[in-house]
Amino acid sequence: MERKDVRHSEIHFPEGIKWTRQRKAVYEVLWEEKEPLTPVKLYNLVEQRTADGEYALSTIYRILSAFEEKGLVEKDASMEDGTLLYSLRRGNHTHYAVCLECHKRIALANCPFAHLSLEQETEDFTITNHKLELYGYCKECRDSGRLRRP
Amino acid sequence: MERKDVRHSEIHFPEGIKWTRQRKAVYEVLWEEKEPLTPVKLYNLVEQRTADGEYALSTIYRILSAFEEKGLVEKDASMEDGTLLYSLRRGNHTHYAVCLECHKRIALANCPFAHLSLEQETEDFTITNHKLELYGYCKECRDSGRLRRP
DNA sequence: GATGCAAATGCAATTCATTCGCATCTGAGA
DNA sequence: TCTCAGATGCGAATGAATTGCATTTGCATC
Repeated sequence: MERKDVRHSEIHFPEGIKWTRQRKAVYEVLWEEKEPLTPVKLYNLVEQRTADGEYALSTIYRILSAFEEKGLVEKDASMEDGTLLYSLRRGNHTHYAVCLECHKRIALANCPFAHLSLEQETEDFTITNHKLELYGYCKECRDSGRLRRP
Repeated sequence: MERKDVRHSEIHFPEGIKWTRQRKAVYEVLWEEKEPLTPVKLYNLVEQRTADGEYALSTIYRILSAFEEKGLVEKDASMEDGTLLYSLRRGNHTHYAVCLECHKRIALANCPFAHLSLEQETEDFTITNHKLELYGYCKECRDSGRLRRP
C-alpha cells in the first residue's frame, strides 16, 4: 500500500472538535488536495492512503457535514451538473474555470469582485457571498483539436 | 407575486422538434415561469394545470434533456446545494440572487460581465460562458428578523 | 382523410448519491 | 484509568435520475 509522506507538523487541526482517526485522515486529504472533491473521491483517496483501517462512506458524509458546520470546509456544487464539492476553507476566496471537455477545474488567481466590500447592502437584498464559475476549454483540450462543441 | 395570464397564441413552438401534448405542456409551464424549476416542480406544475391526462416523471426528464439538446432550455445547478434547475432560453443571460433563508431566487437586472466579450481568449483557457450567483438575504427575510445566520 | 413508422411516452425496475437507525466503539475530560 | 457524549460501521431506506421495453402518437407521405 503506497503511503504518501505527510508532515503532520504542517497541519494544524483546529480546536473545538473531536479529532478521531477518520476525521484526521479526511482533513489531511483535503489539506493536500488543491481541487474541490466529491465525497466519493474523497472516500477513495482516504481509503487509498491509509493502512490503518476501513472507512464507511456514510462516515465521510457525516464528517463533511460536521466540518461544514464548524466552518472548516466549504461545500458547493458545480453549476455545470450539480455535483457536490468540498474544499478546505483556507481564508482565501477562490473561483474556478471549468473545462467543458475534460472537467478539470483551474483556480483563478483572483476574484473579479475582490474590490467590493464583503457585505453589500442594497435596497432589496443584502449580499453576503457570491459564487462564480467560468466555463470554456483549457489549453490542452483546445490544442488537442477534439472538442465536443467546437 | 402577480400571476400572468397566458395567451397561448403568444407562445411560438420552435420548429425542428416533435411537439407532443406533453412537450407542449412542459414548454408552456417553462414559458410562464420566470424562475428556474427543478424537474419535480415542473412535473407538479404540469400535472396541476392540465386536465388532459397523466404524465410520467421520466417523461419530464426526457423532455428536458431533449429541450436542452435543442438549446431550448438552459440547465444549471444551484451552487448552494446542487439541485438541478431548468429555464427557458430567452436569449438574455440572467444571474440570480439567492436568499439563504427562504431560497427565493431573484433575477438580477444585468450581468456584471456584460461589458466583456462573450468569448474571452486567454493564454491557458478559452472562456465561453460563466455563471454567477449572489447569496444573502432578501428584504422580507432581513426585515422579519429571524435569520438563521444573522 | 388515411397510413406507416421513427420517435415519444408510460410504467416498472434499476442505478447512484445521500441519509438514517441502531448497536458498538472511542477521544478526551474528569 | 474511567466514563460517556458523540463518532463510527453497517445495512437499510430514501430520493433523484436513468433505462428497457411494450405501447402510443406526431407528422410526413400518400
